Amino acid sequence: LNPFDAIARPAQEDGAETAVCSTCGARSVGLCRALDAAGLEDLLADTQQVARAPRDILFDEGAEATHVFTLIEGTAKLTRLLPDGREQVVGFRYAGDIIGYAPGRQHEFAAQLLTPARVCRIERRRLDELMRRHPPLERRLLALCVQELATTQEQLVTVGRRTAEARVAAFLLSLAAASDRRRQGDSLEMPMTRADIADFLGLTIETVSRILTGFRRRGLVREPSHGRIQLLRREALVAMTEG
Amino acid sequence: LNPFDAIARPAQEDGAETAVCSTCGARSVGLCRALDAAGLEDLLADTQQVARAPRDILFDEGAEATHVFTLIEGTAKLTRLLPDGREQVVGFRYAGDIIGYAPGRQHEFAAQLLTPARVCRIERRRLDELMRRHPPLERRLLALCVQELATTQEQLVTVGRRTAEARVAAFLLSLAAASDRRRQGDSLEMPMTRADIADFLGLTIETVSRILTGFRRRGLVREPSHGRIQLLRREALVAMTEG
DNA sequence: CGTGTTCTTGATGATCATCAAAGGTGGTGG
DNA sequence: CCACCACCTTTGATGATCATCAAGAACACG
Repeated sequence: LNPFDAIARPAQEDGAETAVCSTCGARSVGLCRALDAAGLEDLLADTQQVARAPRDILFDEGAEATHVFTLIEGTAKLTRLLPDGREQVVGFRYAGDIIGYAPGRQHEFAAQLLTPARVCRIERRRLDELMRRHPPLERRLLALCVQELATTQEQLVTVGRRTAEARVAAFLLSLAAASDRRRQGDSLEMPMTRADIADFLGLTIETVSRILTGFRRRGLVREPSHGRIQLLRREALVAMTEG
Repeated sequence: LNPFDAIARPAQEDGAETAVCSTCGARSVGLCRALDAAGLEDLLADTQQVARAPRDILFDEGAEATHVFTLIEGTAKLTRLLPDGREQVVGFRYAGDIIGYAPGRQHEFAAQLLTPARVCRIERRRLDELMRRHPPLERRLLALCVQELATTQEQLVTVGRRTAEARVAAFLLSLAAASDRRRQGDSLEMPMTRADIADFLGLTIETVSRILTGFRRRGLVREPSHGRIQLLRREALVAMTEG
């Protein structure tokens, strides 16, 4: 047993059977993925599934971190507020991602839905208890956290060292990577507004808009409908992120 | 027992005695902190302490992630390379920090020492085994990871939305916060070069230099010697990060 | 069908990068 | 011990990128 595999494929470890979570369904995601049948039962007892609307706020920055969420369906943005009122989007979350496992008592960022969504909610204290009973769960959370850290560092590179154009290109590619499962036909979901993208990339909405129309004119992308985008020449976008 | 406390003060949990690690000494840091006497013994058996020189590289970006390091003494920088050769510093690490627990088989960033240092090294596969035997260790690593994620997101805000001056101010304050223990007299260690700082903040060395001399002229800081800095008017720096 | 929000496009200007060169500092070896 | 050398830092002049200000167009919603 290679420990790296344990991190990469938590569902396989400790001889756990592949159980199906009644909430997530067959495409078992988020936390459930780490658990065997007994563990799942435990988890489900403490879990509530909730339907939420776009713009709903899961929690505010600074709020008590009482719950942890799994996003079953939909997209959310994580934001931090600046004293002057502007906001920085620190990340987007998609179906299967965990949201709100905070380091302290309070949430370090706010979480807001961008689309209609289904979320699974569990009390933080119960999750911590659960982790004691089911070590694979803890390992799963650690793996997710380490992965997220790498993604955030990547984002730091994008925001810190790249031109506006390269940033937008990198964003589109990350969108494509994250939604490789959720892609329908040849276009992919892009539920965030220009403002969201700008706040994510450290740009203004005008700059984002100009660059996207530039991409359109040059035939790099197409926006078949609101909230959808199609990458027509991925290599060109990749080349742009590389300088 | 409040689960939040378990995260915040891992040394206390599971009734573990406060044991002293023979390597770290009394100011038990990094991983050792999570363990009881038996666990420490286990850990020490797998651990080598090494002395390293400035500019030594702990590992390169993309290298096999075979070892995890605890920085006992000294400072290191974590960097990612861009295709064009420039680098982004994704973080600095100080005494007590863990370095190199990667999500996959390979390191996502490089780690290079800025000062003479002592590091504790453990094989990744042994650490993973150890975590199975000692759940508090895993909990400790998770706590550190979540904390680090929050710090990186904060850095994202700094780089994405602040002016050059505000970025440098924020950097100095973070330096002060991180080294509150290691402060000697009234000045604190700043072992990184202007280039390191610039690469961390998404600026150029010229801009960093200009801003620091500006701070000096205005009496906000003093640089009593190479590699040391003193913050004379912290409130002013705080105000700058907020304006 | 209006109304508010989001998106686009243009004109202008500030911030910060780039290019260039000189002063410091530490380290090395003669 | 001094001199030389590499590297880091500072300072100045110029210019590009992107923010800001402004206004109109497209769109979604009730």
